[in-house]
Amino acid sequence: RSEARFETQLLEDLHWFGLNWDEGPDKGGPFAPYRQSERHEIYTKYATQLIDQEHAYHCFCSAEQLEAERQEDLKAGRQPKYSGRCRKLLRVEAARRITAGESASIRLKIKPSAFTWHDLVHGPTTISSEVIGDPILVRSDGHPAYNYAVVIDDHLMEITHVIRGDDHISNTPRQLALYQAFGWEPPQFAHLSTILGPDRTRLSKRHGATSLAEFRARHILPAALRNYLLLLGWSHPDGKTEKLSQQEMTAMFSLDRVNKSPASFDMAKLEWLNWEYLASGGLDHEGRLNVFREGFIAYLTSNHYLETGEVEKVAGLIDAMVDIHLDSKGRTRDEDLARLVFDYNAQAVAQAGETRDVAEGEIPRAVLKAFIIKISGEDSLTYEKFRQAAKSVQQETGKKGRDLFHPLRVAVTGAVSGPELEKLIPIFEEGARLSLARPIKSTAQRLREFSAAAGL
RNA sequence: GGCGCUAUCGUCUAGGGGUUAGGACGUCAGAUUCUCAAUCUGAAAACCCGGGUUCGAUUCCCGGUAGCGCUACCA
Repeated sequence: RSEARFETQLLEDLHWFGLNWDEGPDKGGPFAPYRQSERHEIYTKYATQLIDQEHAYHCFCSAEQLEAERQEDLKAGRQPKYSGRCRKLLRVEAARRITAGESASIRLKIKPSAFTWHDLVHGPTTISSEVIGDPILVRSDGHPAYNYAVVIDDHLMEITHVIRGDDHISNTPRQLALYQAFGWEPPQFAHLSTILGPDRTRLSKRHGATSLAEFRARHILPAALRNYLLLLGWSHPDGKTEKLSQQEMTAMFSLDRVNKSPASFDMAKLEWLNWEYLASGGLDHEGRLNVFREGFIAYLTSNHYLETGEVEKVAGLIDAMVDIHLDSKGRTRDEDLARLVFDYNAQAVAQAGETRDVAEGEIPRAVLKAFIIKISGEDSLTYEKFRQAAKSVQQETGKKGRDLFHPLRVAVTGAVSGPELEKLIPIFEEGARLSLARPIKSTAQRLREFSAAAGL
């Protein structure tokens, strides 16, 4: 790639993903240089050789001319391909025009024949030369074309297997033709099916996560992503195993179990796998917290729940909240968690449709009244004490289970559902003890406010 | 338009001339829980269509259809 920062990013993403290489632009190696831009002379040298051997020739056709011919072919219902006009040019004539300052591209002569190779996933594959025009090897600006550069590089770097997307199937004959022209042994080819989006069109930016950096930002673990991608087109010989360790993957994988049909990307399954890895992928509790902590802190500060300076102070609280997120396998979202802890509005709770009946219903009111008396003196509540108070309210009122806890949940959290109160109450209590720019209300405080709002 | 690739539950897939067509995600139901999740148990859910070959095709062959790709002085 042209810009250094793109290269750095690319390399870094690949490393994050867990892909390692023995040689490359960042490590050097026996076949350096590894950047296309630094291999110019090599490409030029081989192109000259090809011209000398009359396998290639200079082409002076203009882009407009080419485009016009293409349109003509299209209109006539023919496969559009280069006519081969400049093939007939005498070499001396071509040389004269170049010295005269005309720019020319270099094209390979395609001989009429069929190109056949044994594709490692598709099996025997044949493409007739009739559908391919003489491909450009070197563009008129001197840059090598993809189909040319890869052949030179792959051969010189002693590549044995070319494993790539099946959108390259139609490039393969052009490359094979080049190997033939050079008299080089071609590598083995394996063409993998395309990954499609959920709508079965080719995966692209608008489908969301398509770059490694994006998966990383979404907290996808590299190991989970590797495993998921492996499953897109390959299956374990037993037909059942889906979770594989790195060692199993490398040991079990073989190209002959790769299937040919295009697969559509299923984020839900990736997420499931990711949680499997999060739960049992060798990460300890601290490691799991680490995956989400940073993102959660960023959410809290950017939405002004916390000031940047306060983060240190509330570290324990944050971990407790991230823990809830973890416990529910991510179903408790950042925004819900933040709202639950930081935004409590008794007035709204007493009036909102879903929660109003708690403020108005006879049974909930009785339960809450009794409960508030029990804990009103408690400055620092523990879940234990909360539980005890609930128990004695149960004895007094005879209400239990849902009748007892639903009003408490609503009055305390302001929501009809959410994480266990056992997890939430310690957060409220600890939060209330800290003095924050945006204070967290204690359980007792919440109940007092609710009591006032509901006129208990 | 031409050429090519592909076709099993909604999705990823296993399988293969005779099977109750297997697994996983998701979905739904039940259990559990103060609730929602999580968890556990269970259920529904598929061989693209037409012809041929065959005693028998979802499986093999041909055709169609659909999806995707290529059709560049992009990679």
